[in-house]
Amino acid sequence: MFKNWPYDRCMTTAPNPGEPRWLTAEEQAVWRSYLHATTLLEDSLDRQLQRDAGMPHVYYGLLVKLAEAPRRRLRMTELAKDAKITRSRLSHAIARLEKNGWVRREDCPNDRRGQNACLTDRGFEVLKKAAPGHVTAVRQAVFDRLSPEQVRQLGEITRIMAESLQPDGTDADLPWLR
Amino acid sequence: MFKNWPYDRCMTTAPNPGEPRWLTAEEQAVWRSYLHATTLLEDSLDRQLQRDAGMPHVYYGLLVKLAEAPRRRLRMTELAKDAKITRSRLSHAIARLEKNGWVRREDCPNDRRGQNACLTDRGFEVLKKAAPGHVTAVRQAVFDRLSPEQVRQLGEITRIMAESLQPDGTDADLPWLR
DNA sequence: CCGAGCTAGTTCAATGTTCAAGAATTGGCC
DNA sequence: GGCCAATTCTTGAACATTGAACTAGCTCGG
Repeated sequence: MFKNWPYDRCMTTAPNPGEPRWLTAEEQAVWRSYLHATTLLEDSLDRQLQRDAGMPHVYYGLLVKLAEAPRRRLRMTELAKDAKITRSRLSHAIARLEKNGWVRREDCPNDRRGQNACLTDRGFEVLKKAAPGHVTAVRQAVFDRLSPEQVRQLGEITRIMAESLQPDGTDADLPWLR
Repeated sequence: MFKNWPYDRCMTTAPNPGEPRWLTAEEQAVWRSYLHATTLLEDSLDRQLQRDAGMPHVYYGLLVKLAEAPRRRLRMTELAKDAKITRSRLSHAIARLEKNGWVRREDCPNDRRGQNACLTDRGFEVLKKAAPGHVTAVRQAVFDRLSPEQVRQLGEITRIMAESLQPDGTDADLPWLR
């Protein structure tokens, strides 16, 4: 019989050949809680940044990466890898940010295929203006609610999860390189 | 001085008036790890489900909610609340799922404004076929890698995060009701 | 029973994302 | 050098999401 389909079923029987191991009741509850939290948080940050900075969270993340890079510029592929997005998505995103005047493309000196995305002064200003609100939002939703021990746990758990999805640091044939 | 702009800066000085409390080095590392993990996981599940079931993760989630509901149907607003998405997004999603023949709309008997989304038999079959692969993917990325203690911790942490973003169970003027 | 305000759901236009295809360049290998 | 495969980035079309405006129906106080 199904209990709480489709995550757990047939809990009392040994897994048939071809049947996956369904989630236990606790795993299921945790998974839903995880989905719940990540969805709400991402939506909330997107809305906050759209309102205060005129861009979605991912785009903000791109500006952050650029701001931290030496000379505030990065090769497209490098940036895509850092941000864990496809190069296609990055192309579109940079096009938009360029139209806003927050990023500038320039040719890569040594590789004529390459492009550098450079954060402009205006882009930096926008980022500087948006950062306090963003950090506050992150704090309020996460770090101010968790104990130091829980913060440590969250770091360890997400480290493990990320590792399983992107084995060590290898860039080898990962989807975002397509 | 900036250390690792823009998440932490001025760590050694007391917060100026108007300055937010920046993230500590550890909080920052945890936050990046969190973003990293959640991005990779969501992308991975989206790709897995797109490949195996022809729909993104969110749409799959909608089918799951419907499958679990009494008589496999839910009011649109109810479904939107459950799935934590806006009604607009849901309208589009159901339109697409309806075109696929996986969901059917029907008028609500007692409220003529209302619509029920009903999972069709075909939709149920698609779900049944996709579920094993999905559960396996979730297991491989999360539950098979974490200790029972970590699973418990993750549940508690995400519960707290979700709570802060959607205070108790109230449906009061939340963004997805717009 | 009537009107103001609320609720349910949809639609439109603008924006963002994906996937597959394509153009330009590079690098290894003979 | 010259060829083939791989790398870099872009493009365009299809699809998904957002936010605001809109229609229709409900509700409740007077």
